Amino acid sequence: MKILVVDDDKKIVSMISDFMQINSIETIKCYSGKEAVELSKNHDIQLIILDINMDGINGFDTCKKIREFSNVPIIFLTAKITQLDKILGLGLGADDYITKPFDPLELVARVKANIQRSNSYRKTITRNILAHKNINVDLTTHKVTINNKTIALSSTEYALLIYLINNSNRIITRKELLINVWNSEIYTENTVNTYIMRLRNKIEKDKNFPESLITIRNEGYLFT
Amino acid sequence: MKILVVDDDKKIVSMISDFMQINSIETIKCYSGKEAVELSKNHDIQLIILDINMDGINGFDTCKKIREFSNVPIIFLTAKITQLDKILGLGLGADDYITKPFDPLELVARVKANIQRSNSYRKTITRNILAHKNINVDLTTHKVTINNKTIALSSTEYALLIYLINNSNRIITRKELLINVWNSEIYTENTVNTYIMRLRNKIEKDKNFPESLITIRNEGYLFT
DNA sequence: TAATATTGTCATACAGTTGTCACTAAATGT
DNA sequence: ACATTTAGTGACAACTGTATGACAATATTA
Repeated sequence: MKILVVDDDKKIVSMISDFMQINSIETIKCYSGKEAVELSKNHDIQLIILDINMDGINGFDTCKKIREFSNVPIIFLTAKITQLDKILGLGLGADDYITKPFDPLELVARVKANIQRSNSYRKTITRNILAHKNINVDLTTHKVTINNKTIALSSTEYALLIYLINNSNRIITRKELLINVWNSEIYTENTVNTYIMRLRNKIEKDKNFPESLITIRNEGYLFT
Repeated sequence: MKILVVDDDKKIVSMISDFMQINSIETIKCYSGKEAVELSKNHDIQLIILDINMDGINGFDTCKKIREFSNVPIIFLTAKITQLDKILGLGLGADDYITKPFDPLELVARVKANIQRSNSYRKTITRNILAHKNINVDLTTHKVTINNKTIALSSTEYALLIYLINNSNRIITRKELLINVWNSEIYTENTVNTYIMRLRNKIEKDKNFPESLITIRNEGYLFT
C-alpha cells in the first residue's frame, strides 16, 4: 500500500508520513504540486493526500492535472472550513477531505477506507454526476434526468448538453459549438440551430419561452 | 431551500433543525427510515441528513430505498468513526458524512456546500461587468439591468449603450457614433437620432426629461 | 434482414431589427 | 413674431437571423 503525501510544509508531510508508517502504509513525500503530478505519473500510487494551500500550483489545480490521467483517490487537506464549498463545488472528483488540525488516527482511517473503496468498488462507485439547476447528468451511465424524471437524448444531443452545462453563463457561439461538439467546422451553423431546437424540446418546459437555453441574437446561445 | 432531517433521537432532530432554521434552511423533521422514504417521494427536498443507527430500517437501507428514485444529496450521521469504512465502501452514493459529536456550524456549511453542488455545478467564471450609475451591463452574457431589472436591447442598441458608457462625460458627435457603433459613415445622422430615442425609451425614467443621455444641440450627445 | 432512430441539410416561415422618411416639436437668431 | 435650423418621433418596408418541419442518407437495434 503506497500513498503520496503532498504539502509544501515539510513538517506536516513528515508528521503524516510517520503516522502512516506506524500503520504500515508506505509513503512518498512530496513538496509541490508540480512534483506531485510527475510522481503520480511514474509510481503506482494508491492514494494521494493533497494540501490545498501551496505555493506554485495549488491543490485544486494539481488535482485537475492528475485527474487528466488518473482516478486515484485524493484526500484534500484544508485549513479553512470555508474551502469546503470549493472542494465540493468544483467537481474535481475529490474523494475526501480533512480539515487542519486533524486527528492523525482519523486520517489513517480515512486513507484505509478510501483505498479499500477504490480497490473493491472502483467500477460501481464512480458515480460522476454533473448537475445544473434541475438537470442531472450521470456521466458514467449517460443518464439524464430533469426533476428526477429520466429523458432520452441522442448522443449528439447529449454531447451538446454536456458542453452547455460546462460552459453555462456565458455566450457560446455556433462556431464554438461546431468545433467542440461536432469536432469540425465543416457543417453549416444551421445544424446547431436544429440541435438546439431538438434539445429545447426535451429540456425546456415551454420551447417557445426557453428559460435555460436562450438565444442571443447575432451572438449565439446562453445556457443559464 | 428545504432539507429532511432523519434520526430516531428526537432531540438530535430538533437540535439540527434549530441550527438550520437559524441559517434560513427550512427543515422537515422525521424520525424513521420508513417515513423518510415517503417524505422524500412527496416533497421537493434538496438534501437529506440521515442517521445511520436507527431502529427499524437503518440509515444504509433507507439510503438504498431513496436512491431507487432520487439523487438527492445525502449526508450521513454516524457516531463511530469505524463506520466510515462502511459508508465509503457500500457505494451507496452518500455525498458526505459527519461524525457525532459534530460542530453544528460545520454541518450547516456542509449542507450548504452539498446543495450548492447539487443545484448547479458552476465553473468559476470571472464576470465582466460594466456599471454606470444604476445601469449594469454583463459583458459575458450581454444582460443589461437597470435598478436590477433586466431590459431587452437589440444588438445595435446594446453596442450603442456600451459605447456611451465607455465614453461617458464627454460630448459624442453623431458622426463619431456612426463611425464607432455602425462602423460606417454611409448612414444618415438621423439614424443616430432614432436609436438614441429607442435607447432613451428603455433606459430613461422619463424620455422627455432625459437624465443620463442628454442632447447637446449642434454638438451631439452627452452620457453622464 | 427489417425496423427504427439519428444525422445533417434544405426550403420555408417567422419575428424582431434595421435604416429611412415625412412630419412634428423645440430651440435659436433676427 | 417670424423664419430657420436642429432634434425627436411614429410609421414603414426591406432585411436578417433564427426556428422549424420535412427529407434523404446513414447508423443502430432488434
